[in-house]
Amino acid sequence: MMDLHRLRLLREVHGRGTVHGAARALGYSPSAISQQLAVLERETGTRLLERVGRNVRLTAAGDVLVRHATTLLDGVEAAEAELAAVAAGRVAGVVRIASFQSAFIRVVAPAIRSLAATHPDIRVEAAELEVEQAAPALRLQQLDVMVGDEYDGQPRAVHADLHREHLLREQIRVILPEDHPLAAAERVPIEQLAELPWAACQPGTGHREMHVRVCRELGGFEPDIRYSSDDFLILLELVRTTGAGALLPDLVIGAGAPGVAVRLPAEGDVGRAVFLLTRRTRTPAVAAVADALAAAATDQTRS
Amino acid sequence: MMDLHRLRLLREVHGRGTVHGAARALGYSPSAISQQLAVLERETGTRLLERVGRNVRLTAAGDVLVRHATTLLDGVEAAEAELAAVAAGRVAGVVRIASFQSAFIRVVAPAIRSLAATHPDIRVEAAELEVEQAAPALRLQQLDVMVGDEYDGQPRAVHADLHREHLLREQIRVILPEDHPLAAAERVPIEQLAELPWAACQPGTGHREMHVRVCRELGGFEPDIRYSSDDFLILLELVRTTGAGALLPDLVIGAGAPGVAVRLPAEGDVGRAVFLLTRRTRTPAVAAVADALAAAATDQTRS
DNA sequence: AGCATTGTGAAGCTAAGCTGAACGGATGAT
DNA sequence: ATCATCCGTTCAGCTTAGCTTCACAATGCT
Repeated sequence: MMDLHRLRLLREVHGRGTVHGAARALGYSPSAISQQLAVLERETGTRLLERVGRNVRLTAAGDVLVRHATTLLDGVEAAEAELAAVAAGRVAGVVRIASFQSAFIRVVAPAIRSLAATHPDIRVEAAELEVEQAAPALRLQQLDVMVGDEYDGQPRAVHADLHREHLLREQIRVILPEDHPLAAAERVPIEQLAELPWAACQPGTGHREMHVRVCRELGGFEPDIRYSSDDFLILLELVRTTGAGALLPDLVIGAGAPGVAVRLPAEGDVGRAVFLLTRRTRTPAVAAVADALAAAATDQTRS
Repeated sequence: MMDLHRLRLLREVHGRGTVHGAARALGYSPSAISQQLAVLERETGTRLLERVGRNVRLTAAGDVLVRHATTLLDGVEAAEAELAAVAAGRVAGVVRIASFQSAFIRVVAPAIRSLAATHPDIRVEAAELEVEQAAPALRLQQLDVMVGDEYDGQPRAVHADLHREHLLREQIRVILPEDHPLAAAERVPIEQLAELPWAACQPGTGHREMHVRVCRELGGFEPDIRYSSDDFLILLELVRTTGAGALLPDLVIGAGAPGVAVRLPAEGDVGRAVFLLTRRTRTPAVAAVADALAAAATDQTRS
């Protein structure tokens, strides 16, 4: 197995351009460097350096090795940093979160904010990603936490090897233009919205299926879905400007949506569950992030 | 700096559960393991093991270190593998590509296929990603190659530190329902399509801007964009089923699109350039991937 | 209680890895 | 052209990291 120390020497020689420079920088004699690199070449069975004039230059193979060396040495540094933090009684590490849009804004972002205060040594990386793509990424360690959604009556695939935790449940609301006749009502009977054009997500998404199902079951009509986008904020904007209606979960609305009427359906109880997925063995950092997400979720349901 | 060898011992002790087991597995005496781990604890100033009964167990800090150790040791293995391949005269390494949808299907996928034959030691990872997000990812080494698009008259941001290479230029075509009166014509005058409903990408995208501009400049009308999706294949489907029109680049059509008419606009010359971005210093593997992409692109323009 | 087994420490030995001096090759000034 | 100089490499010699062997305390099984 290659020795990191030798790789460090190689990288230094690459960086300084000369063996003498590397020796001076690292506090060794040039001879030591030269000998160690000779050993490295013997071990790998590859020429890593070639003399050019009275200096040395890396070969293609040496270049490859230096590139790996830097990532490895960076990794060691990260390990030392995290270890030091953990030893000092703090929780540290890198945690990668994936989430769908509305939870990203209402749950993940607040959680990141609070984590910055409570766990400054946790580095959170977050990205928007679909639930279906998340399970393999979790298993491959490319991802640590997934925040997913599940509409009532449309259960997601079960992953026995992953840990699932309920975050919150939210109601689906009817979003109407402010000037719609039913906008004044406390609760809106779905069956009276048969003539309304709708904005919903693309076909094949959970939201689209939910939308169609609600209109059929509670309204007894086939919805005229005229505008489609997977971006909930665009859907909201479409209601405001085009006069279409939409069925959106609480999280999308957040504190309130100006220019539209947000109402509960008169009958039925349609909702969406938001949950998180992690691997079964959680590092302390992942556990802390999961806790922060749970706290942010309950905060969200209170307000 | 921590020594990888000691980390390997720690990982082995973690895996086997006992010092004796690790010693047997690695061909050392138990005493050697014990001493090395004692050194590791002294170096890091942290207790990594604690005795439980007559065995040892990792502390929380030890756990952290083992997790890093495995990634580091895997990294060393990857380095050795790539070095061996390079030393044998082959080009190797991991190359991450990002691309927008149509180039993904028509250019990236064929390139991956040909690379599998010509450079079996290059591991290609590919993802769909927007051009705007790609430049920072390239700089952070999270990405190696970006395939982007640029509509005529809408130049992308210039990145002086990144290398840009032209791949191909394609024409924008008018896509009409088969039963449209103008579907029979060789070339379609845009100004006669003022009454047609359109399908185009979401507002704010390059395609949407191109669409509006073409309708204004060549047609003299404001398009009635009734359907919007950023997925070109959905746009194509919308033309087939809803009777709307669309303006789509060649790559989307590919070999041909059944059920719709593909025509050139009668006047004007509207196109889209497809290019790739890499960092200025290319590894041999990245260069090989870039070449394969260029070859796939010219293949695509021929057919 | 007796015994096997585990982890740890002390003594001693081998070899890895350092220094310093000597050497061959390339460069640039005279 | 010649010589001083600088570079990388090699060799001899020394220090010490790291291994083994042996001894010992602690634990759990019978």
